[in-house]
Amino acid sequence: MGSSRRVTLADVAERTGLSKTSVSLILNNRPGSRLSADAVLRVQAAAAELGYRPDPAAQSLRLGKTRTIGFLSDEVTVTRFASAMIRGVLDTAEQREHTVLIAETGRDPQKTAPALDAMLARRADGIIVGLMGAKEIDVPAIASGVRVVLLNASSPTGEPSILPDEESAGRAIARQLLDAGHRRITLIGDSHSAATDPRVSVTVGARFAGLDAALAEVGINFLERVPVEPWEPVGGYEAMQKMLNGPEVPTGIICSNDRLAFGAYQALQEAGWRIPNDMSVVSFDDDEIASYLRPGLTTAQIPYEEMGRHAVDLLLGGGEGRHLVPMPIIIRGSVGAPRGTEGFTS
Amino acid sequence: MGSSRRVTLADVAERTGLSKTSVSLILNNRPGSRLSADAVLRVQAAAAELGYRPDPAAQSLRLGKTRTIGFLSDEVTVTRFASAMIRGVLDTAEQREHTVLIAETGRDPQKTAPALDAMLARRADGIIVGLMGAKEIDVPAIASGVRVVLLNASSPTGEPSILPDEESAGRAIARQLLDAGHRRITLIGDSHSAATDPRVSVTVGARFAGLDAALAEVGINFLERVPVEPWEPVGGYEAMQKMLNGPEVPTGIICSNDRLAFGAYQALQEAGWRIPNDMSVVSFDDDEIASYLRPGLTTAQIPYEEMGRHAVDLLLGGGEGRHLVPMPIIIRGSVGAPRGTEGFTS
DNA sequence: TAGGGCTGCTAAATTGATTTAGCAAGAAGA
DNA sequence: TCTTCTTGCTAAATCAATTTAGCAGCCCTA
Repeated sequence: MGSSRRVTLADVAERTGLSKTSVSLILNNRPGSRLSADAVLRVQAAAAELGYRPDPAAQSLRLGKTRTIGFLSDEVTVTRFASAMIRGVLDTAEQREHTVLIAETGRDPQKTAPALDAMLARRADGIIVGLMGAKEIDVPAIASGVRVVLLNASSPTGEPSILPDEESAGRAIARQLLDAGHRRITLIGDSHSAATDPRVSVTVGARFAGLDAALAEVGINFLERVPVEPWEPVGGYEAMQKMLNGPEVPTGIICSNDRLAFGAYQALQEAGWRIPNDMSVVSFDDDEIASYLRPGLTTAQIPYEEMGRHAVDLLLGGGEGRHLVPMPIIIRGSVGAPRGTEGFTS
Repeated sequence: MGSSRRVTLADVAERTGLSKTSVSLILNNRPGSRLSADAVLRVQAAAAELGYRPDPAAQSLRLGKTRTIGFLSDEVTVTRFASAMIRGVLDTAEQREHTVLIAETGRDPQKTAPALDAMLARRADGIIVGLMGAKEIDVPAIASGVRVVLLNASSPTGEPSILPDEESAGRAIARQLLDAGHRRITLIGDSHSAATDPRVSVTVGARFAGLDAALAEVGINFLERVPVEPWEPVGGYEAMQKMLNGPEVPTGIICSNDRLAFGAYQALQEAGWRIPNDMSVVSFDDDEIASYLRPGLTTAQIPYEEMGRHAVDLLLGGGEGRHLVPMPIIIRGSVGAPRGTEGFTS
């Protein structure tokens, strides 16, 4: 008993009276190697009995493949946000019998190169670069020789990438309000830089474009577009508060993310407004808090887990270009008919 | 140009005109190997110039060490909760030049054994088993031969473990209210099973014991202990609502976690109570939402990142027994003087 | 001037799996 | 009867590192 030495191919060979070659051939069932049915059975039995598992180090050395993929992120691991991205990556990698090395650069882009370097030193077969917020980034040139896939990111050098389909989501979210009869709609969380500079965001532009397109289809524009920076609860709170005291009070608002919506809820509740009776709210992200709010927040989910899965498939399976992953609309209780039109039907 | 072959020890040897042996000796600067100063310099220069990096697969094979640690968790990766735990693990592992393999079992304890097995198959040098909520678990016997450290968990078999110091935190949190003058205090989120059954929680008992001890020091007991199951916002909301309409309304409440406190906030705000003027609230966890609430929630932080760091140090550095990590008290704006005693000083 | 010790370096074994090249024995064909 | 296939199997090379054992040369000494 106790922990004896690892079981090696040689042990299985000895136990069966065959050579290492034969055992290897059988366990990997190479076509063309004509071993007797009897030998096959004996080897399989012995391997199972001894609990033989090939040493991955030895395999890597011989085959030049590590069956390892590197996942490099800015701060995905840390945030409540996108740990789902990791889950997707991990899960799919496991299905494809790969191991995932995880490293983080934090907010500092300077750390990207050394982190990539470390993964290269570990001989990763491929690398996924994932970001918390979809941005355009530069992939350091050291990464030549390995395949790189961008997750929630894009690059001027055109590496294959996975992004959420924000334009469709924008349309769908706007339609939540429009279909309920709203025509006086305000956007909380406008951002010129995010909408136009891919270095700030590659997706927000599409998100806004989708919203605008849906409004245009029914011939309206936003009542107002309130810029907020950054998209945190306190900003949503202040924007909402000001709006309620302003001249143009909408019947529905679209928040650029759930944290802004969270702040807007606080301001509405303090002012005694009821959601969705007095005001409808929709949003983007499907952050954890969206389900805690009362009433629950209707929002367009960023499908982090799905995106993570796709990234692994793209990395290992091959393929180029941008891949858009659909964003599900999570319908909760924050949308109602506009005030004063209780009997409205679309 | 392009990706030429990997640089190996043999390349460095050839470039310097020395043998692989000498190069290896120099790069690992073995004591006792008396290579000339000139040779040392040449080798170092050549290695740097060629960008030589030892192949980890070859090293693992030869040395029998993979410099890899496995991190197996129930659902840490996924939750907003404890991804900080991973960050701590990752960061410390990197400092110690180790790679981390991450795997998840989900809620299903049946998956633990196969997941451990997969890590063993990859020849991890050691394994950390981390849980989202601190519980007692069984470590499958397969894990013999590798060192296992429990993170936010303990086991009947006495593996070394890292846990938060909940008793001290319980005392400190209670004192937040006591020192502000509160004597009518209610607990939201009592749980008999969590307090007494280590399979449900190993820490909640200590947390409650700390609270009780602090109250006892000033000669009081809880006004009421409201059981809630599970500890989610809706439970806190309902408990608070009922309490406000009940006979025994406290001046301060202690919630067993931040999500309960979140629900309690919602009920208080709906009822028109002001925090901290009309009611003080303290809690445990320091979930992300604790900082979003208005006013910010005073809470005892579970130091996930610190715990992750300690786990790696414990795994790699050796040591036995339970290690308690202090829980910082995060003071925000949810505690004030009890209603009607504005001038009170302790 | 042979023996001992030191200095500077290296050949070869080792780690575990895969793979190439090919051996021996029997069957089939000429 | 000899050649040519097939069948069933294996020896040895290979991957890139580390490490053991030890080889020359030179100096010093008795």
